Amino acid sequence: MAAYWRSMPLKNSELRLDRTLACGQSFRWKETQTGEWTGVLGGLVWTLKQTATELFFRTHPSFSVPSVKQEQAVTPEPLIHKGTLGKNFTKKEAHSSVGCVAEDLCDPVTVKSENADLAVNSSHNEDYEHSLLEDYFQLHVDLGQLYQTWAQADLNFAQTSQKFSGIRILRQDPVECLFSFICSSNNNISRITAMVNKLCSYYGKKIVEVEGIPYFSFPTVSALADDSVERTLRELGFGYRAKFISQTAQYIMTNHSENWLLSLRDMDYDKAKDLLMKLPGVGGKVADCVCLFSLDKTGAIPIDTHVWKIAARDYMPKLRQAKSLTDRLYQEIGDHFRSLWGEYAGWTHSVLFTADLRHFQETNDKGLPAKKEILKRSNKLAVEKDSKCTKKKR
DNA sequence: CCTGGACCTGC
DNA sequence: CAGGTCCAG
Repeated sequence: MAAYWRSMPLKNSELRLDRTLACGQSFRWKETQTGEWTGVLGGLVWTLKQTATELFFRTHPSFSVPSVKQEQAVTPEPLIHKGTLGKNFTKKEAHSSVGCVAEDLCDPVTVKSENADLAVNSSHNEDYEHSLLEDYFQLHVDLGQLYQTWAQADLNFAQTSQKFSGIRILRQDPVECLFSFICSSNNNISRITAMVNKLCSYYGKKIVEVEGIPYFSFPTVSALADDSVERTLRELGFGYRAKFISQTAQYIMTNHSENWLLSLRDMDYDKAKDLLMKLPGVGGKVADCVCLFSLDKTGAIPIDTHVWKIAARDYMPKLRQAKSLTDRLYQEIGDHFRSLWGEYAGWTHSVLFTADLRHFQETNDKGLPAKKEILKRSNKLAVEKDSKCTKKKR
C-alpha cells in the first residue's frame, strides 16, 4: 500500500491542500480521510496528502477498457497510455494543455488495441504524473514571494494572510470549470457540488472505484450538447441551469469545437472574457471564474456578493452606499484590486476570499485545523445550523 | 447606463 | 437567502 505513494518536496507555505482544494474553486475534491484528498485530474483518480515539507501523491490504478460505444466518441477517452506517455511526454506540453493532455498524447487507435489489459499507472508514467501535479498546482509560481509582495502593498492583506498561507489558484480543465460555474449561479456550495457530481456520473465516464466510491471523468462538451440533456438535467434538479448547460454546450459545438475553450488560454483576458460572456448562463462573474481558475488570467477577479462585501468593508467604503452590484461597479472593484495587488490580483483575491469563509475561520497556520473543527466539517448540518453567531461578520 | 423581478431548488 | 444571469422598462 505504502508503495503506491510517492512524494515531492513542497513547503506547506507554498501549498495547503485543505485550503486550496476546499475553497470553492473546484468542486471535485473530497477529503476522504483526515488530511487526504481524493479527486480526478487528467483522467486519473488521485489521492493527495502532505506534511510541512512534502507533498505525497498516488494515483489509483484502473483498468481502462475501451468503451463499447466508441463509434460516437468525438473525443478519445482520457486514457493514459504507457508507451506514448513514457516516451513523449515533456513538461512543456503539460504546461500548455493540461486540460486535454491525456487526449493529446494518446493515440486512440493504439489505446483501443493495446490498452485493454494494461493497468493505467505504471512506473513509466511517473514523470507524467509529477508534471501533471506541477501543472495543476502551478508550482512554477513562487507563492511565498507573491505573498510578500502583496503584503508590502496592502496592510490588510499583510494581517489577514498570516494565518492563511498556501492558498493558490489551480489550473483546471476549462470545460469542467465552465460548466461547474454555470451551476454556481444563485446557488449554494453543497448543491453545486451535488450537481457537478451528477453531471459526471450521468455524462462522464467511470474511471475507477476507490473504497466503494466511483469516480468519473468530467463530461465532454459534445456529451452535454446532446438533445436530451436539458430535460434530463431538469429532472435531476438543476432548475433553470439545465437550459444554460445544454445551450452553452450546443453553442460551443455549433460555433466552435470541443477544444475551443482551451484556445482561450492564448488570448488576452479581455478577449477571453468577452467570448465567454456570449455563452448562455455566463455573465461577468462566471466568466471571471473560468478565466482565473482555468485560463491563466491571473488578474481576473470574480466578484460575487461575498467579494463585494469584503471590498466594501475593507477597501472601498463608498460601496456601502451602493444598492447593487452594477456592471460599472463590478469593473471598478476589479480595477481597484488589480492596481493595488498587481498582475496576480486574482490570486490575491482568492486568499482573502478563502480567509473570510466561515469554513476556515478556525484554522490556523500551525497545522491542520483543531479536531473540533474537523468533526464539524464532516457534519454539514452542524456547520450550517451554527451560522448564527458569525452571520453578522459577513 | 441603471433597477427590479423572475428564474429552480433546498436547507 | 444561496458565491448570478437575463430581460424588460
